[in-house]
Amino acid sequence: MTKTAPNFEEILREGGYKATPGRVLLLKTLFGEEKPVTVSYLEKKLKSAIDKVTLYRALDSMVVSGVVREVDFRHGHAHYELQILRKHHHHIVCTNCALVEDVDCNTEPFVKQVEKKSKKFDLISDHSTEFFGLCKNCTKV
Amino acid sequence: MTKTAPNFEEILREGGYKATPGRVLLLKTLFGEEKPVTVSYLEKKLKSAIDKVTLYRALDSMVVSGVVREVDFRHGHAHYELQILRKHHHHIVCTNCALVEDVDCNTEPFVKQVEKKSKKFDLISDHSTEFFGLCKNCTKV
DNA sequence: ATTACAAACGCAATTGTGTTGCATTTACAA
DNA sequence: TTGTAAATGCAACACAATTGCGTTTGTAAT
Repeated sequence: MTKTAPNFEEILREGGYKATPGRVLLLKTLFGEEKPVTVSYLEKKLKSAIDKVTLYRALDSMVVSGVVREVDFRHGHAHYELQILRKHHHHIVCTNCALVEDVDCNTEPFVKQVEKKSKKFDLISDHSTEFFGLCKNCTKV
Repeated sequence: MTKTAPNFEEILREGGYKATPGRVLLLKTLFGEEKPVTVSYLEKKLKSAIDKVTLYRALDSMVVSGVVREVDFRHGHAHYELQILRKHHHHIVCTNCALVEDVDCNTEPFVKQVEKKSKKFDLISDHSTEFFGLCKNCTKV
C-alpha cells in the first residue's frame, strides 16, 4: 500500500500558504494516517519539528481553506484528516472501542432538498455526518 | 408560544434517574431553550442551583440514555438540547453569525443503506448530521 | 544576490473545558 | 423509619486551546 507522496509544497503555495517545513511535514503526516487523528497525537509525533501552538494555528487555517477536515467522534476533542486528494466521505464510529470505518457520502440529494426547504439559508456549503454504533467485534460481547 | 411543562420528575424516574431538584431544573431549562446551548451558558444560568461538576455529570448521563442530545456546531465545544418530546432532527449553522435552523431528519433510508454496506458494523444506533453555510442575512454582505 | 515584509514561528503565560477523588447529602424503595 | 445507592458540592487537577509578543523565514519584488 505505497502511495506516491504528493507535492505538498506546491499544494500549500496554491492554497495561499507559505511552504514551511513544519506545514509540509504536517501534511505528510496526515497523508500517512489511515483515520482522523487528534491534535495530541500529532503533537507527540511532531514534537521536535513543530511547536504545539504552530500546530494548532496550522490546522485551524487549513481547516478554513479546506485542505484539512475536522471531524467530531464525540470523544470530547477534535480529530483531523487530510481533505484534499480524496473523496468527500463520512465515518462510522464504534461507541465502545472507537473503531472507525469510512463511508462514501451519498447525501448530496438530501443536502439539496434541505437547502430548498430552508427558510433562513440559501446555500449549504458543507455538512458533517458521523454514524455511531457497535462494531461487529464489540457486538459479540 | 406557551407550552405546558411536562412532568420532568416522572421522565427522570422513568429513565432510571433520581428526580433531584437540580436535574429537574436542568431539564426545565433545556425545555425552555429554542436552540442547543453550551455548558457554560447553563453554568451561568443555573449557577446558584447546580454545581458545575453536577451539571457535567447530569448532562453526560442523560446523553447516554438519550434524554439529552449533544451536537457539534464546530465551535470547539459541545451544545446540548432536549432530545425527548421532539422528533429527531438536525441543524443548519451559519458559519458567520452562528444562526441555527432546525432541519427534519429524512436520512433514515440513507442510514439503512450505510448499515447494509458496512463491513465492520452490523447496527448503526445513532448519527449526527449538521449542515453549514451562510444564512440569508450574512449572504447579503 | 539582496532586500523588504507579511506570514509563520516558538516560548511563556493564560484561559477555558472537562474530570477525579472524596466526604456529605438525599431520593426513594423496602 | 431506615438503609443504601445515587447524586451532590467542593477543591484540586488534567487536558485542550488561545493570546501576546518578539524573532525568524519564505517569497516576491528589486
